[in-house]
Amino acid sequence: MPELPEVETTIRGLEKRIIGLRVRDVWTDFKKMIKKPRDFKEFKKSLKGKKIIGIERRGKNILINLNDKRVLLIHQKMTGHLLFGKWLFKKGKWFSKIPGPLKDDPRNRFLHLVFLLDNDKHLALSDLRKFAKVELWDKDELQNSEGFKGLGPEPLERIFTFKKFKGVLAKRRKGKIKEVLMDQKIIAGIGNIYSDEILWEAKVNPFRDITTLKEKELDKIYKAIKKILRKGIKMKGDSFSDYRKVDGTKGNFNKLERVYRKEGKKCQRCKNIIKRKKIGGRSAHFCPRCQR
DNA sequence: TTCAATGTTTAGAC
DNA sequence: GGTCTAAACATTGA
Repeated sequence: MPELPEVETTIRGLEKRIIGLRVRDVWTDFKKMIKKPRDFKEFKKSLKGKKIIGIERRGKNILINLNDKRVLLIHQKMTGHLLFGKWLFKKGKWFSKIPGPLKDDPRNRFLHLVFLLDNDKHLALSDLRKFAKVELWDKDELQNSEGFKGLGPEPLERIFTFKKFKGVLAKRRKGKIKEVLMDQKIIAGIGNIYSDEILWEAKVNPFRDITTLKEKELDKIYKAIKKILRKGIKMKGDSFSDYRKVDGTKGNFNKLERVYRKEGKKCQRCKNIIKRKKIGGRSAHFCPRCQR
């Protein structure tokens, strides 16, 4: 699931490959994915001939800057991921002829949006469940949009200090710490996998209400946020499910996971059995002994 | 065969 | 207005 480290890995991969290129054409078999403008023809017309001048990340959003002050926003949601390569179009479907992950990994075969670039290569969105969303904004309009202004701070930026962390937590009077960490309005970019790993690292139980957390525990959580997210980026994301890097290969964070998907296994710290419990419709994985 | 589970965001209900 | 649930969708595995 593309969370902050996965999205960061994607933009870093794309930076090297698509900056300076122009969009020659756009294809989709799922117009519903394009939310702004609603009309696909208009979307395509606005993009044709535009040059890609930069790529950024804000929370879990990918922002592709164009030379006309517009920005293409892509949110990969659960199973979406951007790929860069070359495909052939036959009988309504895209095929890769080159042996490798783009051809062989089934997770890379759900192409629903393809940009043809002017070096004859493609930027493609593969998305099994078709939840991803794509929007084309004027840059200024996006910066001032409700959705964007409401996003919490970037946890890896220098301005995200311990003081700032406590400040944003105060925006929610109560709530389970795991839910609060995943709230994009509080902090941008943390999802199910990394919230589980952060709380294991900090030795805090995911069900704890934020009002009960001591200063020392908050400090541990704060430090774990930075540490775990940085480690996620270093490992180039988690690919146990659908996420892939832009060349279609897998990230390696899976190998460092301590609790996520580890139900029934032994805690690497205290040897107790890892539990899984629902928090608001999603599973929290944790060690009931050393996470208090 | 059927059906729950998967996990991010948001629309809609209360 | 906060807070909760279910839906968007397709596949996998019990």
